[in-house]
Amino acid sequence: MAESRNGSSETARRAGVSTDTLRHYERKGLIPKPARLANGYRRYAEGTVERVRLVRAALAVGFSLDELAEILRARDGGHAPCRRVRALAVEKLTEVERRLAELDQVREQLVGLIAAWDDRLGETADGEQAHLLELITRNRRER
Amino acid sequence: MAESRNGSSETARRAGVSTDTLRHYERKGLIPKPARLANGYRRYAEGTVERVRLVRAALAVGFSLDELAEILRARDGGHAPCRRVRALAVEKLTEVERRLAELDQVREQLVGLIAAWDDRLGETADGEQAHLLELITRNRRER
DNA sequence: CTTGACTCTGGAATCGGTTCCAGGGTTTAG
DNA sequence: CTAAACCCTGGAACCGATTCCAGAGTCAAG
Repeated sequence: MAESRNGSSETARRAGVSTDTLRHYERKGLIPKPARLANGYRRYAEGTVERVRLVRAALAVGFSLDELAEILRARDGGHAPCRRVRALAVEKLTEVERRLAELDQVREQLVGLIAAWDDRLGETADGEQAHLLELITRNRRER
Repeated sequence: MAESRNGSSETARRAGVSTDTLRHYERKGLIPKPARLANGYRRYAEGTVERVRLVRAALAVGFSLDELAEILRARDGGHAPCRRVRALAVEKLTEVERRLAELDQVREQLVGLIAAWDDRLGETADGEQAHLLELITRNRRER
């Protein structure tokens, strides 16, 4: 157990992912191929945990595994894909803002809808059909 | 062409979906099974276009096809699933608000990141590695 | 020697809504 | 007769990140 410092379980645990995910990132070329012990077990390089965290953080802001693979490969090859990274980030930002606006529309719609439904439910006898769903399309046309 | 009023193409066009989607909704039980002409072609009932629009609108606010199928089947069977619909809508709203907050975090992160990157890019010689991506994790820890 | 906890492999499954596919009819116009 | 434009079927592919799987090896503790 003392030797498992950089084994699969330990590395996964420290990076906050599953061993499957670790293997997946390896297959995709996102983390350097780990060295192998005599028995074939992986022994991850020191920086791997940090690298995985980097990937997770980048994923969280919208980068895809493929994009990251490209960037990280370039960098590990000595290149400086910084400007490309920046361009991608701007893309992500635009996309995030678009979805933010979209989602806010949805929120407003839901809030209005629920209020309208409550009005109508008050006036509807138990077991009767209030046809709440129809209000969705009506609400829709208005905006 | 005069007889195609309620055919697949025409209905799809009026509802703003593809004929494939129409068939898909039929398979899922979201729209009533259309009548068939002598040659086996579908002839959709009058309310189908409106029904499809209802489904699209509900999808847009976060309902799933399966949920809608359940609701619509219940309703077509004479039941009044309104309270269930309302409960689901509240669920959707909660979820939307959660993702809205999340996405806003992401937006702020990206904005700050891009600004930080621009600072750093100014100081970095061409072709050199500015290691922009690392800033993601750093930014992350701060919040 | 056995049990239990690790590890290995590569390919497949998952989520959901939509689209695509092949192989085959039908209808209308020219 | 033929081309073009419809329509039919059910099952598979797609997107992307993650997880799951079976079958097999490794290893330390009891």
